[in-house]
Amino acid sequence: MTTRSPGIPIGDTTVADVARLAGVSVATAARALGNYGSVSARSRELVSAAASELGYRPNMVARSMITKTTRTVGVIVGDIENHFFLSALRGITDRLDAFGYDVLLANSAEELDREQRALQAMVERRVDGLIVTPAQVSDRELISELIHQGLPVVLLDRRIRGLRADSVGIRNREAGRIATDYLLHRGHRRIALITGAGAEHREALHAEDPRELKTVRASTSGTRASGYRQALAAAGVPFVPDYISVAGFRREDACLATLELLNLPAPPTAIVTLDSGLTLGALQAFRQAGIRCPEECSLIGFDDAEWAEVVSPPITVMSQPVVQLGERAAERLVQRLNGEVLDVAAIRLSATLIERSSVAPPPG
Amino acid sequence: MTTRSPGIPIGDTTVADVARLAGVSVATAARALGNYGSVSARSRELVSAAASELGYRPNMVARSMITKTTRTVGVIVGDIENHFFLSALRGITDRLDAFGYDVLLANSAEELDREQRALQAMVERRVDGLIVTPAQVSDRELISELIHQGLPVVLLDRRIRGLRADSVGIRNREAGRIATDYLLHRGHRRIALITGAGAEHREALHAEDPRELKTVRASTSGTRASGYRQALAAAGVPFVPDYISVAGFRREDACLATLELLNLPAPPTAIVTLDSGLTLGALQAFRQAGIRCPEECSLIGFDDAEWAEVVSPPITVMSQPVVQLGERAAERLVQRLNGEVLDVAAIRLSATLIERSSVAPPPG
DNA sequence: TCTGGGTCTGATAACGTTCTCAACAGATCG
DNA sequence: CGATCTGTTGAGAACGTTATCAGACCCAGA
Repeated sequence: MTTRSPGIPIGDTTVADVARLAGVSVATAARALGNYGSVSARSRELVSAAASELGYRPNMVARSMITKTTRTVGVIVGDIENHFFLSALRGITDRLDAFGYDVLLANSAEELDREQRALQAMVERRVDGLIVTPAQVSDRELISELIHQGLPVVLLDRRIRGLRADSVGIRNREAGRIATDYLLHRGHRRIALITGAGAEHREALHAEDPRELKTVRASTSGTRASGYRQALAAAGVPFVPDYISVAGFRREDACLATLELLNLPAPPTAIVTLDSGLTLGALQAFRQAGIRCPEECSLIGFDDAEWAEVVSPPITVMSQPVVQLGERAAERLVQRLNGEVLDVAAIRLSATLIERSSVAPPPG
Repeated sequence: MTTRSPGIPIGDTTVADVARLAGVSVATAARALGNYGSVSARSRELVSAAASELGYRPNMVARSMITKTTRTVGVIVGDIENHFFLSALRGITDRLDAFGYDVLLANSAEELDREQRALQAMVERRVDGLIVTPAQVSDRELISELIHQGLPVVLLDRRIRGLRADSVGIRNREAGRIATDYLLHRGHRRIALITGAGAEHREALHAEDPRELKTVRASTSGTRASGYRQALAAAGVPFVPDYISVAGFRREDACLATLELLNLPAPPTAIVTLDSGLTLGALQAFRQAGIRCPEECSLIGFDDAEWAEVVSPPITVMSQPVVQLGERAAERLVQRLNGEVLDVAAIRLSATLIERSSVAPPPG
């Protein structure tokens, strides 16, 4: 109809401007726009006409100021380039979006000080809640304090020892056990495990006493290793520390680790890799060493990566329901955001074994 | 020393509280905390002592209210599960973090209405700037209006026809040409191209007149296809519409498309796939059809995925500097955020060919 | 002593919303 | 007819920060 009033800067029209044009009070305009309180049909019409005329856009900052809620959730991931977090993020954003929340994203890059900075920033921005994948060495103090202050926090994938917070992840021990059992049932006795844990955990992972595994923090690796040992024990197969390879996180690390394993006097006839990057490393090592998989050495990976069924051989994997993990984390957080009083829970989903062609009976 | 004063709710102490405890005015406390204006050493000490005693945390919402700046950048990605965006996101967050900006993330899932909703949300949250990967069908109107209002916007990977905004991406035409030339030089004449564009672009991509390609919106595919045709033309090889396969985005689509290509009366001796998911599909098709690569059919992919050198054969790819792309986008945005006046620019990085083993001379 | 120019300070006004409260009209009820 | 209720309205406070401005103080130079 008319062009926009030149006096008012587009994109920064306020409720007051709208009210003035509509010929009602600020309070009424706000009620009509914000859809609360009670407003007559006539006022509502007047206001919405004025609003669209002026191109009014509500200012969430001001709204947050008074409602003390930002409808924003902070998400801190450990390693943004890890496909696991990516899929989880997909689940998280989809669910949160559905509930009207936006996501403030930070990448801790597994570094303590970046995690701390991110945490601080989120608090200063007054996020309504937090989904955190704690870094390997995480700041229990700070997170714990936030929870204590009543900030809803959900831990994803990893947990922090001694921290009473909701957590969402898979049944790692079960998963470790299933993978190992699968290999045992096919006759394997010399089964190696390649983990992504840092070197500082080597001792605990190699210890004779499985209880040592509990000391491995952020312990998806430790817990999976514990399942592996349970399976071994149940089958009466002795534990060989040399078969647990603490590789580091990168593919190259796993490649080297695999080559070392293959050079052992009694090399393993099967290998379990604890994440998809490591699986790729093992595959690379097989190629380099000229080892045929599965004929000479079987392989089970974790995470059903997009390439898993396309490589040769197609890889048998423990598939984690990663998107669902993210969704569940988001849902749990929203429940708390809605003020539901809930006990602290550890939500656990099962990983499932997907049979492909990287496992065969041991040679000979 | 002392425990925290019980009267003041932890985590919501304000400048006023700090000022009271420090025995100075709100203004002085704010100056000391916010590090602006001039404050005596003594006041500064008093204030910071009081602040840490009370566990004061600045409230960015209130600060934004008055400074009219949120130090937040909105990032809208087209498909959060695409590895391309993931790596880009890594570059973006790292750079923005270094400049003190946080990232508000939204996933448009290539859907127009989700993109619009995300855009609206970002505006309402008063982000300082925007990095957008426009969806296939994007809302030029809205973005254009925002830019017009002075909101800094940088387009990533894709562009929007007719929109005057900074954009960052690779030299797609050059990349398409290089990949095709590489195959031509090895003697291939029947070279197929598998794109991820939607079916609605089939006509333009198949048209005899290469200028039709311009109509393919959000046109990384179109531009790469145009480079492909340039190379063909320069080598005097006739263009065969059947060799351009408009697959769809998923791996299965590419797999089917590849099988169709292989069933052509004169099947291609080499295939170029325009993203990594499609490459995986082609590989899958080779396996299903029992075609040996590269002996019977060569393959060049786009994007140096983590698995590219591990599959067999290791894939020759056009590698995009994806993290850098994200970094450049972030840097460009920060320049504008700092108020630098700049012409609209199209920042283009080169993709580089990584030779591996998926290309051989054509059979026979 | 007076003046000028710094440094430092505190009261108070923004910022754009939502919330609180009192007031008013009209309808309903006794 | 008065009392009570319901729906609607507007004035003004509130949120927690930064910006503005005027004043207090101190010291050097005239």
